[in-house]
Amino acid sequence: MRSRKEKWQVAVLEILQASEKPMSAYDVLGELRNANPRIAPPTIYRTLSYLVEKGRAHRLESLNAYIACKNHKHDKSAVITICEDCGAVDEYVATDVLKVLSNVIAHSGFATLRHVIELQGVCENCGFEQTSV
Amino acid sequence: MRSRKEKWQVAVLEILQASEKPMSAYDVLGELRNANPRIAPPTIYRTLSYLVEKGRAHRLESLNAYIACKNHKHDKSAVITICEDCGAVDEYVATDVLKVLSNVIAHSGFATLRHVIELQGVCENCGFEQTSV
DNA sequence: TTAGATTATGTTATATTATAACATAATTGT
DNA sequence: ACAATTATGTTATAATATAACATAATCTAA
Repeated sequence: MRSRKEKWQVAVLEILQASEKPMSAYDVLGELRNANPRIAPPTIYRTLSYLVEKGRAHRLESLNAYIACKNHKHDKSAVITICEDCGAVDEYVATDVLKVLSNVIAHSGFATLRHVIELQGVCENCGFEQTSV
Repeated sequence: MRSRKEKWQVAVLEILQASEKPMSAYDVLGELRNANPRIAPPTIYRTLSYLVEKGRAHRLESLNAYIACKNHKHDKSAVITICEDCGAVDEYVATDVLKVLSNVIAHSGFATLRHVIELQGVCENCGFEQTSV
């Protein structure tokens, strides 16, 4: 049992990859309905869950939105930056820093399995614009 | 213009403080309705926003829920740990680590203003239970 | 001290995000 | 081919959040 499931995954991933900005589940649903008008929310939520679990997409918890993973290693634990000005989102891998963070916490007996790290601020482009005014 | 606004803030904060577990906005609403049956969602969302902005409460983005800030300094940028087993939530201040993280990102031109850092895993208690089985 | 500006609150309605529950269909393994 | 399993479709609804605007409290300055 793979072809049907994968069909949706490919379609959703292509939609996310084509988007400059994070998309809500219902944004993706809207796109999919162009080709397939009868598709319903559970399908899209299931598909997004699979993609996130495989590291092919990220869920931005602070936006309730999704992006395609742009990192070749499809690391589930990316650091996400979100520009509050233009909405641009980028991914970073800061494994060392995160390992240190996780170790600091581990002193208190907590074992980290996953993490959500989303930095909100101003991206390079928008920062330049601000200083030039 | 303060007393009405602060009345809700105190009431909500007390409810959050009395709770062992994170509460959704509607959980808080339910509690408030015991004393004030006519209160509506916007009031509670506004109050929670104020509290979060003042650092007196944290919004857990990955749970869509809220907790009272337990840290005396009411630092807005706490590191939150969430036990997937029992739901217990704790706050940590890991300023140094976060500063390093922010600096790593800053090389790419991004200026961090706020961050969401939520670690999901297994807390000390639940970890002990697991190994003792 | 009161008229006008401002800010907070109340209220109604609705938008947005997400999942439960169960029927149907495809796939797999034997 | 049949039963077991897993995925998908479908309907309905739950859970989370905000828009829009009316009302009321507070503040400010004449």
